[in-house]
Amino acid sequence: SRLPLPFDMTREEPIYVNAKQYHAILRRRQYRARLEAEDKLIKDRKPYLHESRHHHALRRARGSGGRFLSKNQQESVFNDESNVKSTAKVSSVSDLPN
Amino acid sequence: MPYNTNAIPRPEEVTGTSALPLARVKKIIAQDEDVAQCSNAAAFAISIATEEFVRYLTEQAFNVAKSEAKPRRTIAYKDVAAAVAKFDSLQFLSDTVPRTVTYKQVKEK
Amino acid sequence: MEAAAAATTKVVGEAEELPKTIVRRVVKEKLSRCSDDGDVSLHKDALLAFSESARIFIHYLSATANDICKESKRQTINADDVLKALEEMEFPEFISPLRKSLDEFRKQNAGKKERAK
DNA sequence: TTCTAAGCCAATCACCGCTCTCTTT
DNA sequence: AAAGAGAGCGGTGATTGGCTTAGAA
Repeated sequence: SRLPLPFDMTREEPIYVNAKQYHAILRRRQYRARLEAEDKLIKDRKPYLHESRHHHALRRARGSGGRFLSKNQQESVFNDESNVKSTAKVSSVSDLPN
Repeated sequence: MPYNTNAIPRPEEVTGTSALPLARVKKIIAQDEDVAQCSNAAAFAISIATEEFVRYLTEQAFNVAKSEAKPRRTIAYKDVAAAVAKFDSLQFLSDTVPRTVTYKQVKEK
Repeated sequence: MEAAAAATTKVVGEAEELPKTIVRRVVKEKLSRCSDDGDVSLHKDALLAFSESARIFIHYLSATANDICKESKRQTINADDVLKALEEMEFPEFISPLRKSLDEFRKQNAGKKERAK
């Protein structure tokens, strides 16, 4: 009943977007949402979006609780652990290709 | 503090946190392959809006049960279905909460 | 007979639903505010309907917000996209309270970031 | 009660928003 | 001339997983 919705730009005439067109778009979106609900649009989801960020996360230093560690915290742990074990935990050079 | 204003029926508090688990909501959003990314604020907004929506749907279902010939104090499936059928803005749920449910559908859950 | 089959992990994805306890809490809280005396009870099937409806609403809202986002040629859904989506979906009454929650959300987040300096 | 999964942490890097150049009208 | 497309760039917050335990079942 309102709203300009620039969608079908193939029209060169004055774009009076009417309620019909407006609701058609809404119906389209509802249809898509419904399909997702029925798990028909949901393909196999990747566990992560970007390979580089996944790799970054695996390489990052973590505390004993599994949380990410900041740079300064890493150094503290290094100093603390240095006489207990030489290359025990929080190393950044340890694994992974690519 | 003379009176207990902290009675169990909590009024409307604006806590800046969601009752729904944010991680789960984000997972559901991410189910849509067309969604590339979603800001934390947007995910939170969707979470709060959903919370609000459940309250709205609850109120409409309650009104159905109340305005019955013999008002019921138990909200049933048919009350939700009736509420969905009543409002245009709830049409997107017409397949999810249909008024008529087959015996088979009820049985297999 | 274990390593070779690792090529394709076809876990079909279990229909991701919301915790029933949480949905029940939100519904019953609202019901006790609607009713002037005693508590209103909730049938099991009704709870299921509320839970599923909430899940569909998340899909509907995020799909609409995503369309609005894509129309602006962006990749990341932001809070404004969600607010505009609610307007288009004809739930304008959610917008104002949502703005308040968002303000509080951002306030708390700003506080967290400074504390982590 | 058992035991699942939400939230926590912060470094990288894809994205946003802006300016500037170059093309089209 | 204005309007639009698009490349370039600095600044930035979304992405990300292991462990704990809140709290769902």
